[in-house]
Amino acid sequence: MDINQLLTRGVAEVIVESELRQRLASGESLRLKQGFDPTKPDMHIGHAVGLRKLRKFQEAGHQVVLIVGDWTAQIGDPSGRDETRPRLDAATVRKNAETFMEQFFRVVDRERTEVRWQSEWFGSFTLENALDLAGRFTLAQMLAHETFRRRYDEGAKLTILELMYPMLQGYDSVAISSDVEFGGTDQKFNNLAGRELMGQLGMRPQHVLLVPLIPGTDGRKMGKTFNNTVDITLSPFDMLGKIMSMSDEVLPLYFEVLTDVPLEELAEIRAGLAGGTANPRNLKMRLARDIVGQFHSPAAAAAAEESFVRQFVQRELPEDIPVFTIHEPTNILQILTASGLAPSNSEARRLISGGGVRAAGERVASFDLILSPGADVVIQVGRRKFVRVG
RNA sequence: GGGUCGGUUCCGGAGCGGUCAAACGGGGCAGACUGUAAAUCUGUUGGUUCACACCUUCGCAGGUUCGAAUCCUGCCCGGCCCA
Repeated sequence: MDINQLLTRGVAEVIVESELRQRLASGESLRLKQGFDPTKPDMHIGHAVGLRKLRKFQEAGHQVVLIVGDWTAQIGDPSGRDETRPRLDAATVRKNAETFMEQFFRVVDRERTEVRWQSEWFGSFTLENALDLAGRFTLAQMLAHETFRRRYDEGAKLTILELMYPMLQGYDSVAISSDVEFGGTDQKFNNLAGRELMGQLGMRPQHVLLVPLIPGTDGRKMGKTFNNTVDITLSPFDMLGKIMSMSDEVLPLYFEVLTDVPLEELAEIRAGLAGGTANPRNLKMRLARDIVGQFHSPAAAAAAEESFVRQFVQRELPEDIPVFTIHEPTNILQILTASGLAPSNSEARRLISGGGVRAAGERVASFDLILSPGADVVIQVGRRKFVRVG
């Protein structure tokens, strides 16, 4: 792959670009640092943007060094956070790390990855080491971090521990002799701390490659609170559906950073959408197929599309409806809660009152509906939750 | 250590002795419209209940009161000012 595309497509910023460009051109094999904190192990396609970039670099002959932040996880990355995170215990950290890596290697080549745990170096860190590290950064430097600055100015809680976070992450770069650190744009400060530290210790400062944080499927900031992520562990069908339900406005960007569609074609897509000559729905399906194909397989993507069309376009019942067996005549409310279609009887009532429940295709109007064993009736909640009662 | 302000339901944020399961906004869920898009509109958003009602919830623990998210005491946590 050409260096230009490596450094520009789906890339927000490179520090220092001219230097990194030169090193890449030299044919040297670089050590690419990617760290993660085993706090929230669930990855979504926003993370995939960076992982895909790592993959491309691997294909160009470079080595990924994945750092498991088992120490920084206990602090919690303050970047973009308004409050201190709770600290985690070791067992949770380990479990999260495993979950994370399983997902990480769905995109990144395991063969060209070296996995390192922070405890390798921080496990034997002494107070003397810690003090030395702390002495290399000033408060003013820390307050240059927007997150710290804002919290400080607003009078929110901000512990010294949190100030340690960028220092520890920076030290990781020293420990593994990083050449390029990868991260989202929100990681800039932390990554620069690595540069700073390496420079102070007489090492060649690492370069930094920042990938953009993409908006969620609804165009707002991607995050769990908005329920607008597409988790990479989703089944082909759910993943396809999630992508199909996204806002048109994010389509071009998603194509750019999550697919290998050639740049010329990308330009056509943009033009088509802007000019109204392209059907967004069809493009979205193409995008969905592409992405599902990456995380699962093209065959799985095709099958998912088929199911999708059947269920949502032709409005037929899905093929695989879970069966809920009852042994005696049972009230609809009990069925809804016991089968998991509703979290409580109260919620089940609300759903029925709001017209959100169907039995055998008919809207359920009463709380008193009783179904008998062997009735073989499909109960539907909303558009996508089904259960076959028998 | 002293002074002072504050800790409310998923989030933000009202409430300041009963009419509070708690305004309003956001988010979620469901419905209409659709391309499972956006925008818009409607309903709903602790639990048990047909319902009256009851139970749990407003940092924690006690107390005052017929009655407390609201008052008092102690404690925990945070901000600010002083040291």
